[in-house]
Amino acid sequence: MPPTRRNLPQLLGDARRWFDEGLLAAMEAGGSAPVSPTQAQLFAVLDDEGTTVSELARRMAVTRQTAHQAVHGLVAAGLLEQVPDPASARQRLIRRTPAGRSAHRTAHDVLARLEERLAERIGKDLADALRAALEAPWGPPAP
Amino acid sequence: MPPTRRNLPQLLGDARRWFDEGLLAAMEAGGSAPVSPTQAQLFAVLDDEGTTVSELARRMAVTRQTAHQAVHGLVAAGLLEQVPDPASARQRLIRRTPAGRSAHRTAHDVLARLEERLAERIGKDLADALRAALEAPWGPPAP
DNA sequence: CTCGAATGTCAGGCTACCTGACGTTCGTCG
DNA sequence: CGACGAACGTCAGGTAGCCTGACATTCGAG
Repeated sequence: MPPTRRNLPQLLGDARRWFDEGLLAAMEAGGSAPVSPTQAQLFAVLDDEGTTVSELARRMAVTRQTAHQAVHGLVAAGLLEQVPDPASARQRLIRRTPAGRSAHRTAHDVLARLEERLAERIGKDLADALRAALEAPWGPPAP
Repeated sequence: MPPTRRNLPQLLGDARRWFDEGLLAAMEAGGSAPVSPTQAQLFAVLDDEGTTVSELARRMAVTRQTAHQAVHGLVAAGLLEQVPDPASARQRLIRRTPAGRSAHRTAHDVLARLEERLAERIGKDLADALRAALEAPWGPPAP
């Protein structure tokens, strides 16, 4: 009798943590600067020409403050830089430094490898289904 | 051209948050004490006869401290109580109060409804696949 | 030229984890 | 029986990720 099916939110959290740890460990093992999934995501939504914090926030679907914070960490790590936007004094463009580009690629690769390992473990079909399910729009939780 | 596929950890986090918010909102709307998914999970692994903090930690696969913390919140909310274990003075049993039982049921139902709504939205097959994928053992992230 | 809107930022808060460090209580073993 | 290690509960403090609130600066449109 399986009386206590683990609840979905918990399972999701566990899965997230699995990726988190894997990414951090692999980056660290590879000598790269530690980058969190959130930061990797930030990299991923970054334009090559540079993007403002507000725009990043929109693309990541978080608040400006949250994006700002993520950017801050990467800037401190020397992976991003903020340059004044020539077009407007009230905004600054966020850009990758050379080290940032390298870290970005590494993080991206590691994430891809983790996803692969997942596919090996649970089967490609299931892994694909997982992604598909997660990519579906969630909508408001309480209609 | 979809240049920037969102990374899995991010998607997992979003999904988790969707449930989080749904649960909290529904509980609050229903007048119940606010219960987080973690706390709901705690309820779920709780024996009717009472369980020690350490045992809860094992079942939830977190540290004693984390479990302690979750218990603490629920105790403060009046949903759990700690009673001295007659069998041993160094441990205390954690038990649901009447209010705790009620909150537990409510939380459980809400979670089930959310999962249903998810199934409606993305299709039952996908929802089942999601659960299956998440329930598979994850193993160490960095082998 | 004034005002509302957008931008970036600081401050503070919350949840869910974690490690470290105690003091207490037992079980066991010499 | 008495000492010792192991388990338990707890306090303290730390991290990541997200949030709201508040503010000063800068634009753009009226």
